Amino acid sequence: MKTHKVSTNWTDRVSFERLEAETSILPRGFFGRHTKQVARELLGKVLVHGRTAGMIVEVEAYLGLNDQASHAYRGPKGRNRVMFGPPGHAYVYFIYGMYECVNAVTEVDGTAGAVLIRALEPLCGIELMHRRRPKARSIEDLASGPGKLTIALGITRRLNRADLTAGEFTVREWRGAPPIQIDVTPRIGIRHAADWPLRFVVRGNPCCSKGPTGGR
DNA sequence: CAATAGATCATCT
DNA sequence: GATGATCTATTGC
Repeated sequence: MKTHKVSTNWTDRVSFERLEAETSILPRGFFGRHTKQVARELLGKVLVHGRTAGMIVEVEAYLGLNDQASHAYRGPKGRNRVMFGPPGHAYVYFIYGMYECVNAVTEVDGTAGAVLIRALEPLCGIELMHRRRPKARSIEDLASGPGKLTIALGITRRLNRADLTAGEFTVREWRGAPPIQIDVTPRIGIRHAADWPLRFVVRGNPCCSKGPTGGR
């Protein structure tokens, strides 16, 4: 008997066990550098939460007091304080009454900076991601945007300020990973400093976000 | 394909 | 009271 429906293959690209065995957690020193440099180098790394994980394929750099698009622009107060704190922690904020976005805090303690993780290529825990985002029609759609990936990985404000260098919420790198081809563009969805080239994507990766009008 | 509206709330004016 | 580091469904070509 033939089925009428073509179904996507939601199986993992790699087992969680192999991912753990073949990657190392990024140390705090990785994050405690200039935000732009950290952003570029986060491409190709792996964001892990619990038993779900994906390769980072799209990021944006948000600077400190000189970047009008950054939450840190008006100085340390309220939710943005974590951006001025020690590097290697998560900054998770709630936006548009519905979504959460996750950043990695950069720069040395006392200086503001963060990298917004905008898209992942799912690697493991894919069935769980699909259960969390049942509307996704393909693996490429599961985590192809800042609001999508937090849902897929189960990241909420509960993880704001979490230490990304230990525990079950980490950023990892493949040992001996090959270099990545990077495209640079303006950041998406902002009004101020809208032409600054601070968005970085893995060239040609199908999991990157589509942007407001479907293009890039 | 492109454009637009609606959802829904923390934060700021 | 308005805006926002978004996503989805719907409408229109």
